[in-house]
Amino acid sequence: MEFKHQVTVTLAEVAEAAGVGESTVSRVLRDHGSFSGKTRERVMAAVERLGYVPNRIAGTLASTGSRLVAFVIPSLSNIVFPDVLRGASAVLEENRYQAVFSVTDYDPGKEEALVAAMLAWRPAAVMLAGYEHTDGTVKMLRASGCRVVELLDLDGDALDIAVGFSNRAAGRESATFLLKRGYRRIGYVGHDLNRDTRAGKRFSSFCETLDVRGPSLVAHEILAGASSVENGRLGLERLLARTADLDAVYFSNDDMALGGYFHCLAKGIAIPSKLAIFGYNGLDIGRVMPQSLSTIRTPRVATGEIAAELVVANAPSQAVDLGFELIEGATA
Amino acid sequence: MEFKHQVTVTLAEVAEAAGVGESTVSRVLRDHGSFSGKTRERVMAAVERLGYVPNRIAGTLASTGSRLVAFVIPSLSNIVFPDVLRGASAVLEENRYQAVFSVTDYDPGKEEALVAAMLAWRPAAVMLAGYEHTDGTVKMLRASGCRVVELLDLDGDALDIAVGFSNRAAGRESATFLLKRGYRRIGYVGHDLNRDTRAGKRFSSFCETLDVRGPSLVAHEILAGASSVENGRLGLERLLARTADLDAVYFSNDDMALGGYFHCLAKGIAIPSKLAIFGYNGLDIGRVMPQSLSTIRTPRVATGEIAAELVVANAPSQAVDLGFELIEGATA
DNA sequence: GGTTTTTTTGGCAGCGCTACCAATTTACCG
DNA sequence: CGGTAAATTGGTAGCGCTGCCAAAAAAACC
Repeated sequence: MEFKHQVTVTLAEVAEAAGVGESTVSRVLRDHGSFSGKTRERVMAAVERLGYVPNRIAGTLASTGSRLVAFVIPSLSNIVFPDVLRGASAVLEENRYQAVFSVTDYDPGKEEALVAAMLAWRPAAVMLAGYEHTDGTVKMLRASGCRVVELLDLDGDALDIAVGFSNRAAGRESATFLLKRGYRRIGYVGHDLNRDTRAGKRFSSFCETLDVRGPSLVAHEILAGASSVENGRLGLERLLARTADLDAVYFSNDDMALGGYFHCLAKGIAIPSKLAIFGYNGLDIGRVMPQSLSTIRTPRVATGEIAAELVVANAPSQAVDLGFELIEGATA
Repeated sequence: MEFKHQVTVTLAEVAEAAGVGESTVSRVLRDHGSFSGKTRERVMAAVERLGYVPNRIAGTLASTGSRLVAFVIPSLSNIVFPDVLRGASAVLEENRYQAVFSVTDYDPGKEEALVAAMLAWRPAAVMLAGYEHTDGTVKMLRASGCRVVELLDLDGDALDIAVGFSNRAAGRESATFLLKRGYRRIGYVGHDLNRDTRAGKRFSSFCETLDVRGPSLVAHEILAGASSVENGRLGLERLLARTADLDAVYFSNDDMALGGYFHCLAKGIAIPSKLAIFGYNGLDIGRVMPQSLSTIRTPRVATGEIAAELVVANAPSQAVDLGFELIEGATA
């Protein structure tokens, strides 16, 4: 069955049906400019009767600037990004903006291609994760003239607006906390750091802090692929097989940490007396575990909200630090 | 700092710079129609030199039909929807389509408003969750002439294309499985069913199956709000406080089930000998828990992929049943 | 070399809407 | 009630691109 083609009602037809001019219909529908109550009623009646749906493609072309906001995000598997989208889309919907997105898979080359595709829609803003972009991406964004928001990272130079928090500070505070609690033989389990540069920043800053304050990192296990509960469990298993006498492990995020926690449960490793666990993200699940997870809670939804608000308000270039909160749970 | 306005390079400028006509540039860029290799090079050089980015708004208006696909989904917190988006966006990106989305919060009225807003972009297709829409939504979609895909449900009549699996069948098989394993005093813990109608269908079909096959549902606990690990733990606690002698609990999904599992761990309730737990969704985490979760694995990513493929191929109206898989884990 | 055929090209009319401006109607004032 | 200010309206030129058609150039043929 071939699908029948769209029968479009146009603004001109509404104008005709209402017995007014096109521009009058346009003004009424956008509630912009002046018109009498009587006219308004006639137009709305015609719109209703004909089932008219304005064509925003045409509208955007005729006016200047769209109400589209483009998100070019690394992943939808990592809960971080759905959370950011959630915060942003709530604000955008309230302000009658539309969110468009595509997923780079942490590949800067793909990011460049997708940014190009996005710019073809002449969005009001492009939202990206972090600061690591190809030269081509940066050049296009600069030339586009649209707003650019870099999310979830503050350790670098922003192109325009940045909203997030410092991953370096998060790594540092995690290390400081573990040292303060008396842990000395500390290991790390993480996922692919070349791709997730924010996790990389946390890790390097974590290590630097240990180096400066005393006992360097004893061992680390880095798994290819995305962060997941499964990789966390596997990673901890491998790490402990190599280095048995660790007293604490820092995970690249809560998913990984949860996997580590499960490994300990399964193997009867007492937490935190035998081994302490520390995560990153502050997922709700961490609060509900039999022992609450020690971690850093990041403002993911708020990052999306604030980013969207700045774009909607056409705010000046700025970097907004939303900070994070260290949760002293029961696992470290 | 006011932001400087966009300086747009247009196709006409590229044509001028390349010393060819506008339509020639258009043909080269779309790789459509015929042109010589020499011309192609000159055009591409001019594009490169001027940093031209085609304007898809204008392109779409001039041609017929856009390469936009609109997703109107209930939530981004429920992992189901990011998974569907993930599957779909991979396929769409390959085919140079763009995904636009908005979030209804499980509110049919909001869905109607968002569908209207989406249709204003004249998308190639609109993707929705399930079959429960307002009359207004249905009317608009019918009149729009664009493809409509209803996802993750097959228990109802599709407007055009449907991709997913039967939630009733899932509820039925879950009940059958628990009965076969010998459980007789079965309870249920779920989240808001009026909003999540697919969970509602699973629940009612689960209950019907129990009624027919023998021991009716002994007790249930339904929590307002979204499904979450936290609500799962709370729900099981409340359920057991009221009804102590249950031997199995069916949860509205894996998040809730995981919460229940944590409750048992914390309270020392032996699983599955003292209490069995059964979930829904088949999240990866279920495989990694100390005892693997008994659940039903749903093809969430595949649902998105297939839906996108059908739209890209402009396939005829149809309902595609992707089925699901019952996982016999260690918790039931 | 002269034709016919095929391939490449450019011109230009829209796509449906908004922004601007001028024309018209209505309100208001002394 | 004339006349000016204010509120409403309609006409129309694009926005940047694609699709159609005819013109021009290149290739093929006798």
